[in-house]
Amino acid sequence: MADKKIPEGTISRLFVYLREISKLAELNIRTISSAELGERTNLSDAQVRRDLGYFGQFGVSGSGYDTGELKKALEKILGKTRTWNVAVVGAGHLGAALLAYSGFKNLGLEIVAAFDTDEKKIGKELGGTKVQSLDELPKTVGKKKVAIGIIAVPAQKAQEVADKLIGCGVECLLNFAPISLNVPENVKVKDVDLSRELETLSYYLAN
Amino acid sequence: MADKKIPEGTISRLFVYLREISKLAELNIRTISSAELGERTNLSDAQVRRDLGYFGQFGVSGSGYDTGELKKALEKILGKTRTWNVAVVGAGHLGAALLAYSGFKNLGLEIVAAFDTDEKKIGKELGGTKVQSLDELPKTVGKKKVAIGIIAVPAQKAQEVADKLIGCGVECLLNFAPISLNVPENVKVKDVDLSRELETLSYYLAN
DNA sequence: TTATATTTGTGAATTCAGGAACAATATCTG
DNA sequence: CAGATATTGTTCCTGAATTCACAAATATAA
Repeated sequence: MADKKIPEGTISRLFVYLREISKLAELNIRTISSAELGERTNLSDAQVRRDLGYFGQFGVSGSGYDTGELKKALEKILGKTRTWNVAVVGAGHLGAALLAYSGFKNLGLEIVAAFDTDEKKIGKELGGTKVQSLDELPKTVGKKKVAIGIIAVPAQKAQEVADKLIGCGVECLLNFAPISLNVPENVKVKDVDLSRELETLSYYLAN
Repeated sequence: MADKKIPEGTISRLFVYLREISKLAELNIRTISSAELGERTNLSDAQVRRDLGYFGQFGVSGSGYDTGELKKALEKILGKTRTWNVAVVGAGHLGAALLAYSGFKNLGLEIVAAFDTDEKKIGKELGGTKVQSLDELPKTVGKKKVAIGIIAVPAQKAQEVADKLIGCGVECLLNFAPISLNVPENVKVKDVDLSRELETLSYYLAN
């Protein structure tokens, strides 16, 4: 309730709860206990209650959580009541895969722009979005009200791209480049380092 | 030394150290202190020493770490002394992007097989690997000695694919499906839930 | 209504990761 | 060689995240 600091993991898990709850609501299951929600998401009942507890009291002793109500509450908390515009920078294999991915709508996101520096890619349409020159980024990002930038460029270009996006007022970045970006305090970066995830597996094989 | 539990973050950082150390060794820089290695990797000196400390004593008081020796030691710890075979299951946009990615070799990984259920994809060659029917998975995984399975199929198929891979003796999985897989103790799963990463950003936008 | 069974929300205990600090050890300097 | 300097490995400490555990609240059964 009161603004205690909320763990990052909690936020992430709330989306998992929301997904599960949505399924249940569709099946017309009206209530669920923290224990069962935990079971279905591979988390402990205590974890479920603690996570929800950061945001208020949603349950009823003795019977659990009303799926409809909890769904609405989570959607509000998580910013799912509206759509956010996304720009993808870098139209290589990964960028192209993202542009082709049709699931963004369901996440409350819409890809409204794509950029690359490769002449061969500029002008092409990928997954319904026309790839523009990186030079056009400032104009387009402003015009299209981009809220989230996805960085899918090589490591050595990533910081430059980040600076550019931030310069245009973008405050949320998903970074696929394997470097740690330098950004001001108000900017939120999520790193996804696929190489490192893969490498890490070889450790477990070796041990 | 003794088998205390090693944080996941430590493993991940060891790869960062290894990369840096490799650069240094190439430049014929023979020794480095934890302080400088930390500086170069944006980590604290204490963190560097702590991380290495889980695996033994590699340094020399007064002078630091021998780059050649540390490189060898890390390669051994991290399973980088050999190549591991990888199978990609699911040849959709993401699977295709992975198959096209040329950086696996540098990670000590080699894609040796790809599977899908879509007739239109089976038989096609993507990034130099021929897509096979999922039915052929058991035979191929055994024959090609697959050590790592990458799951890039829709959520509702992911558990089934995981079971299949595990049934063939695969003990390391990289899971891109947005569900939590149920696996036996001996199997290591790394989850990369891109939807969740993106969704999480929308939380920060909303709050 | 009364007794029993559920289930929440949360304070207390526990576990865990990371950082500070320092004794022990090695190197360097003159 | 002796004193000054550098640097490790590790113990202790701090703060954060998770789990435990239980009083309070509600539901169910008789």
